[in-house]
Amino acid sequence: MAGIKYFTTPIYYVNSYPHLGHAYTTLVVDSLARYYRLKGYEVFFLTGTDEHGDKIVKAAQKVGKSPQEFVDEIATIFRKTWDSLLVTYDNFIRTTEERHKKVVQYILQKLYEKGEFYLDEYEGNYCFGCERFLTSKELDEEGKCKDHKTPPVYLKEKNYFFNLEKYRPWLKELLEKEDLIYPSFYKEEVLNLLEEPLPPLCISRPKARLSWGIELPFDRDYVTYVWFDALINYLSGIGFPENPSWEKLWTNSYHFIAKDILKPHAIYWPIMLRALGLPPYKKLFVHGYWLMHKMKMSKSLGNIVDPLYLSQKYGRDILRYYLLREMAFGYDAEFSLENFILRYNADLANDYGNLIFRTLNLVEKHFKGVVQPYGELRPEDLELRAVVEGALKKYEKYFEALQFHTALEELFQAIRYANVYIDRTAPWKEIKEGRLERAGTILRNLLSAIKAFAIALSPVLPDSSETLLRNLGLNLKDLSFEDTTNWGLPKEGSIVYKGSPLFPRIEKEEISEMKIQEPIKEESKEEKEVYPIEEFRKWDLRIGKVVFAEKVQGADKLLRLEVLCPEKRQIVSGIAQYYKPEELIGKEVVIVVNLKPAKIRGILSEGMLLAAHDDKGLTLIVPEKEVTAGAKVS
RNA sequence: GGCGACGUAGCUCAACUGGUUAGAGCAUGUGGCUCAUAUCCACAGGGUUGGGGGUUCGAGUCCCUCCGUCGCCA
Repeated sequence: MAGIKYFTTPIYYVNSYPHLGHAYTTLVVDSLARYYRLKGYEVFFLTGTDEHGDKIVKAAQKVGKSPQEFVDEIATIFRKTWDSLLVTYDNFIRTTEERHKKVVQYILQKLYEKGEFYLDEYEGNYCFGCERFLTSKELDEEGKCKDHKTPPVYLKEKNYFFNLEKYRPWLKELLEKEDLIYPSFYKEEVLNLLEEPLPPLCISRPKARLSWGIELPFDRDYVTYVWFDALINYLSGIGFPENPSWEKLWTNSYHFIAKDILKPHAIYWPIMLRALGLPPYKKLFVHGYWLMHKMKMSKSLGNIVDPLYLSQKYGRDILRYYLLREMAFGYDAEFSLENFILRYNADLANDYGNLIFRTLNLVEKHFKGVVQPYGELRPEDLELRAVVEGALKKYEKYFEALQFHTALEELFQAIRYANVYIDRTAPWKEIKEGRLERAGTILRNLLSAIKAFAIALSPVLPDSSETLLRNLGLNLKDLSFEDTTNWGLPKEGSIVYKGSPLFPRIEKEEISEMKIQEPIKEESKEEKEVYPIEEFRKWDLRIGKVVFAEKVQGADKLLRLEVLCPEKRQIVSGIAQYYKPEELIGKEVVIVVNLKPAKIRGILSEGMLLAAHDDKGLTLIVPEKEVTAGAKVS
């Protein structure tokens, strides 16, 4: 056994569907997991979903589902997305599972007994979007939450707090002396935060306000804060504390996150572990964002940047390759569909795919697919091997340093060199001139180089590598990274198949179609949001009979109406330019009755008339036949 | 306002602790090959490394300053 690697993605919050950012983290981890398995490591790969909190309850309500129904549904979507992207997670943990809740409660109880928590009354501005109290600095000029643009609610309540400040000196020292966080500029960011005292972390929420969470074992009136719950998945997912194997995994733990959740992972989590008496994780790897300048994320474009859409349209490996090749781990990167296609065509279709196809084609056509024996090896043959082996060394070095884009580039240099080799040795020419042994040697050498590429790239291109190796008469399952440099494979006398092109080119017409689509869609960026019918049902619309109407003094647009629906209401409406008061009396109109009453020109308006307007003017919406005043409109 | 990152060819990025004429890939142009997915190979053009100043025998790399983009904190 070469060693143990325990890799985690964050558990994804199920208030939204999987997007490119989720896919990137997950695919990076999957590629690493596959890579280390190939190298003979014992790998444990954990992913999952974070399912508690107020936002989930709200999102579920919005679509008229119970929280449990809702989270079941989205968790399934996440799992299916990863399955279809060939993600080889070893365990999928959900925070609503019993096995997770038990561990959270165990940890809460333990920390409580150690006296880490204290009860305190707190009052302040609570933002439901953030699910926490905000400081005055976190509010904008209008007193709204800067993130959510909504006014906070003033709350006063008792809660349990965790004194983080106590651990600040320890954490600072730890981060300074150990390279826990990579890339290091994120470490600097955290150290910067640790210059200031840490406010206590509120770890509870009163059930009276929020019940969708894990109950505190020492106080049944509370549930725990989602972050406190969520971070623990990294332990509950490996069977802590009951399954003894948790410890060997934990001491080899590598967390992967996007930069937005740096703080909980770099501050709360190590402190929680310390308080528990556990060592910190081994490393925290932080990556940047995928930006979409040319196509902002919008619902209409959602399908294009939807990881599933991309993989289904172009192949399961393509997205993996693109994401790893294009982003320098740690930094932000630009995603564009055009670039995606260019990258695919240049690297996978033209260089790699074509190399494979032209080689296999020659073997199939002239040697009936039979792998030939090596004849005498010439300097150029050995040169190819040297180039491939050199590239593999660099590939390993960069891959293990998470520099995937450089690693892939290094390997592709060897792939390009193989194209140079086939051109220079021109096996088709040797065949024509009857030197079959020489041609056989060249092709065998090439087949072996291709096998090396297929194995080395299998963590990134699992699907096509498997197919390719099968066509070479091999099986990925029986191979390890060391076989990349076994020039005896594929074996003499075995049969290879060219099959159909592994990476068919995406034609130019298709690319220009996309280019046309992008700007058009961009212009319609004011995408109308869609809502479920429950949202509409919130509005109480009624038929109202106008019994009185008069102009509002001093306002040339306003009329004051009295309407029966069936009780009498006063409504101020801006329709004076289109209707005379006397025209309106006796008319039946549509009224929104549960609108918050407002004073207009000092007159109370208890509702609103519905009207249609275009550039010609305005017309009231009226029932086609006479109906009872107060009849519901739906 | 404080801390930090970034700014290198049209695009995406390299260049270890400062060391010879700043490199790749894509895109562009020209030529070649024909086994191949109109693919591949060769060659070429293209950069006062954001501006300015400084240290040094020598700076993309270090220092100062200004400009621009972004992040975290306030």
